[in-house]
Amino acid sequence: MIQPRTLKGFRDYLPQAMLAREHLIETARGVYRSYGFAPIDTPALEYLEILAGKGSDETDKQLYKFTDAGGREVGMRFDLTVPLARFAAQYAQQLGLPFKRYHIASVWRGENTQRGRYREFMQCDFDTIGTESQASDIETALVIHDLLTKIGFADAFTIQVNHRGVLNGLLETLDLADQSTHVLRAIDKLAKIGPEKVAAEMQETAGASIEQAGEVLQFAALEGPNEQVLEQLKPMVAGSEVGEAGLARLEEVLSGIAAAGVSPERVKLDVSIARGLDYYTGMIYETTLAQLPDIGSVASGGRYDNLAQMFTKQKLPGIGASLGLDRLLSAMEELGMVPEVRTPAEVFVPLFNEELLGPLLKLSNDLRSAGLRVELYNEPKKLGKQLQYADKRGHRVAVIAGPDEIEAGECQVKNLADGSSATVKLEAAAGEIEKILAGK
RNA sequence: GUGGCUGUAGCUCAGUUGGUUAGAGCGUCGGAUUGUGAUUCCGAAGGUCGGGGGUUCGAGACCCCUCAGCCACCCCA
Repeated sequence: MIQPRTLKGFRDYLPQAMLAREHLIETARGVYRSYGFAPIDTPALEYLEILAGKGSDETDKQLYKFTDAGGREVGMRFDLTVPLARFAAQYAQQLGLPFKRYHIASVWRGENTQRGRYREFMQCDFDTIGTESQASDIETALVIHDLLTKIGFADAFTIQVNHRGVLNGLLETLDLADQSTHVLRAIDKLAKIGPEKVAAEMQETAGASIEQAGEVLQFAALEGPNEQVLEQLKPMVAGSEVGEAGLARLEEVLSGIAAAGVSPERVKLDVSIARGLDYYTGMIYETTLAQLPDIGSVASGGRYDNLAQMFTKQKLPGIGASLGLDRLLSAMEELGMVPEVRTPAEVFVPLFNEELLGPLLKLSNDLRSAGLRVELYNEPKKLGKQLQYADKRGHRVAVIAGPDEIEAGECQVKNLADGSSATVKLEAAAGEIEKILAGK
């Protein structure tokens, strides 16, 4: 016998997990579409040269690669951004710009596993490419805002925004511009490891002096209402072209988000967020949950100057972000937001005996025609057993129709949550069920 | 990739200084005069003690290797 098992970092999803997962994905899809983002898909496998050398050395190490039967060097995609770059370079002419797309798909990274970190996981990206407009910057935040709201976090999250130009402007004035990657990476850890360690890291990896590190930390510590922070930033980046431009854009974006009707409490200018990725050049976004700030960002992204420079001479600026599906799911699990349901069908129809199979198939189909999801039990077991099954699965309503009811053209509609039931004409069953599902 | 912790039934865990036939709760399945679950009672099935090797008269307990999970670093979703 072969032992049934899955590879390290790869997972199976049971119905309960998968229902929650699909619900999240459908919500994300709905939000993306509501802004006009169109779906695309790309192959899981790409020529190795497309994927290799795109991220850091780190991503190269994590890349799953092999030689296929035709002798081609191929790799499995490790994110959705590189495939998008290739895709955009290849189809920019026929797509037209700006191009807004979403892409929900699995990616693979051969890195060491940890809680919430797997070798196969799903990304839910949305990007707008071919424009540097403030509108696209603002919309990115609005999409994130809608995502979290629709998923059920209402007012319990904060979108932190920042602008790489402001960070780089400061580094310019401090004469640390050529070390920006190291400095930003260090700043990104501020919340996690504290100012002393960040200062030490900056001195070590970026060769910053104690004074420079101090200035950076002082900058990163800026706090308060958005307007106030903006004011304080002005003198700090004065004289730096990128710094001033970044600050201006930040101001525009914040007021745009407010103009869209988003509560100002949801969006916070936080100069300490940097995002690890080198390729961000403009606005950057992170999202944390009020109840679980420690799990980190559940939706993040930013603007990049030139997405597809590896693949085309055409300049394709863009902005995008991604929903951290797995992280969000584990957060929701922790917060008890994942219902204990193992069936997608709200209605359960027990099978009394084989003689009634015909009428019950008909009844089930009529209910489906009325827009309900109905499971007809497949074996004529004892009613108690069948109801037990329905209860375990999380069906909400049972429609019980035995010989007596069928004879009278009736059925019993039973609310499985409280045990109450009502006997109604078969034609009225759907309406009765709707009443229960509506919660009254 | 580096370092640390862990691995006993489907799940959560007990298993005394190594000592005979490895236990519980939950879950699963079956039953309690065959039409009512979530809240009863009874019963049953289910374990290569992650896998392999070693030490020992004897290993679930000790040692080595390996696989997997968790945590930290790294990086990131």
